[in-house]
Amino acid sequence: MTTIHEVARAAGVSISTVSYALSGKRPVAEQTRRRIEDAAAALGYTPDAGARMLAGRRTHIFALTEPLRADTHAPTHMAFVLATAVAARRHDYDILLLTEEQASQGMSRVTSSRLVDATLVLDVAPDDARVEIARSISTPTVFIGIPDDTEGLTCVDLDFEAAGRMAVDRLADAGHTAITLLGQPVVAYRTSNFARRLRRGVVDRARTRGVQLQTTSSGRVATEEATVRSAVENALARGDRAFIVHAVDDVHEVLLSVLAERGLRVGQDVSVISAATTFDTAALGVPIDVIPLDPAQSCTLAVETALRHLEHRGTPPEVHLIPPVYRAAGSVRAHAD
Amino acid sequence: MTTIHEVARAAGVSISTVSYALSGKRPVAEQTRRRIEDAAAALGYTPDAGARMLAGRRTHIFALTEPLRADTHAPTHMAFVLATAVAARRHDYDILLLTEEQASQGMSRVTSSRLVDATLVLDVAPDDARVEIARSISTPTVFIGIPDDTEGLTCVDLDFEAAGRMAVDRLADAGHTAITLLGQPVVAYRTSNFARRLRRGVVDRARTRGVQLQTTSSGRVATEEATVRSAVENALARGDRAFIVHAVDDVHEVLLSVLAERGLRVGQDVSVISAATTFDTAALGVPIDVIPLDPAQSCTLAVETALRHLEHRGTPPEVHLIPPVYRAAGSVRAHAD
DNA sequence: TTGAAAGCGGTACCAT
DNA sequence: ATGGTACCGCTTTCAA
Repeated sequence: MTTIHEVARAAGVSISTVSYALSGKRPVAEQTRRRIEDAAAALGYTPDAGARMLAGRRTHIFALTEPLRADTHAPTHMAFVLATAVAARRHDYDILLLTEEQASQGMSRVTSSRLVDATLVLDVAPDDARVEIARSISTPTVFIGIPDDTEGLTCVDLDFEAAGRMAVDRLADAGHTAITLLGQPVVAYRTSNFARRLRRGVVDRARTRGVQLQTTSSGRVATEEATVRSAVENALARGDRAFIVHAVDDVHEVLLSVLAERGLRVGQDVSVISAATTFDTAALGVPIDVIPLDPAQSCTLAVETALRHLEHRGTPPEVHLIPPVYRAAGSVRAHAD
Repeated sequence: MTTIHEVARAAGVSISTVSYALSGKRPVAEQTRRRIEDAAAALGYTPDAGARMLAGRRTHIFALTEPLRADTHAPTHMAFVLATAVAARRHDYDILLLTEEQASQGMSRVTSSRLVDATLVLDVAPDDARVEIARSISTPTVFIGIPDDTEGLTCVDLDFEAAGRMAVDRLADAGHTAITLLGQPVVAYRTSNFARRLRRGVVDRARTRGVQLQTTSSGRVATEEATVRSAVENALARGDRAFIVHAVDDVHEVLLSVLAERGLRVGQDVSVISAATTFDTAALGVPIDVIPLDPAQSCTLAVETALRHLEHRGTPPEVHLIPPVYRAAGSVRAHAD
């Protein structure tokens, strides 16, 4: 292992100069800096992580807690984990994984041993056990998702309510008077908060706009094709010609195939909006208007928020709701008078 | 933050005694030890991770590299990540996540900075880029999966070939003379090694036993219901009454529903074996004989292997293939003469 | 059975 | 612009 001392000797300078040259925290003569960089490269020098953690103020590690509940949608979850890791690396941070029981109890362990600088919380439940732990620890914690009681917490998430309202507005503007919300599995409305928030936005705005609304689930714990199919068929039988889909790709596929079977054209006979969507709707074949839920955006914001709180330790807690955007693709019919 | 000095002062002993009492690396008088433990508990002492990494020989962190390719089956992958984390924690280790480009380049970074003690490799490709990195670094690396060239590498995995042979044997023993292998998506035979190995075992043993074999895929990149359905229908048309399924749960469901439509009873009219399966087949409704691929077993073994190599740095590389086991559930018919 | 002290490899202050 | 050095908090000899 190469140490800073060997680099210093090779470059003919003191170790403090090496440290400053490499960290850039103090100006170093151009020529000296080059000598040091060359020596470091030649010797294959990499600063020792433990020594840096001990001497410095930062560990350059974030904890990422994920309970990995059975009803977690794996592909979506993976997208968030990946996005977090990528965002962290951009700021020279690594991700330490805390799963299952470790997700809560591990939070205390890794923060009090100063293994991590801050904690990012994924897969947030309404009454999440990690909320009280977050309040009890001194290092910053950022929730990617919104628990019921956000008192004293810092949270980051898409504004699902606004997304729900936005979807209703678009359909109402297009002249639709009866809308069906193809929602999440039943269990999601108990274990998650985002499902409720989107539904709340849809329900509220539907009332305001005076449109009829039918809300349905896509299954008990996961997508059930028969459930989705009959929900769609009932909607069509009622005369609904507008769908807001807040669900995984499978549900979209079932909806589109039922519509195709009936010879109903999306964007003309029927309007469809996919709300808070993480997957690539291009794979569906039919272009669909979408209000995306972008893991990269949420996770980048979460990482930057954590860093900001690390920088200024007094920063007050904040709940940051990301405004939804609408990506039109022609799946909502033009206004019918 | 409480340090070892404060604990020492509170207990009226030296810091070395505290260290030894807490680590158990040197006998400490029963009564002294109690005093120290009480003091540590009262003060809420947690050893500083950075200091431990620097002074000690161990970081107590494993790197887990996962490329997260687009064709990775998310639920299966998550099961492996979880199993690894759980196994690691049992030995007081944490998991540092390396994803995407970081999966390879990060390996060098975290090992040369001594952030981690060893590296665990998930989602191994036949010509995995991480193979050459593993050879170039000095800390132990354990592959959970088998690349094409295992020269100098330590790998752990289910013996897929043996699993394939085992499945054929069972069906041949039951008197079947024509078997269909419902395999992985096409892409898996290019990007993974386990798919090939299972197929090889099946093909070889089918030849040896003199049974006819038809191998099929379940789709291009993922499960395609139509593809599976027609594969099953063709098999039945040919007269095949024996299926080996090496695929995700969806494929099993399609198979079982086609059989049900035809009024064919599993275990009587038709035999089915699920090979190298990670999901819970109980959810399928019909009891199915299964040769499980247990993430917990593979990952536990991987962690223990890493620790062993850490303990005895000279340990020669080893490829450990886990012998498959057969769990009968009555889905293979009794011998028909 | 216990203690003293020399590191581990950096960071950052205080000098020069 | 650079160097000397006092830590950071713990592990582990070496002594007693």
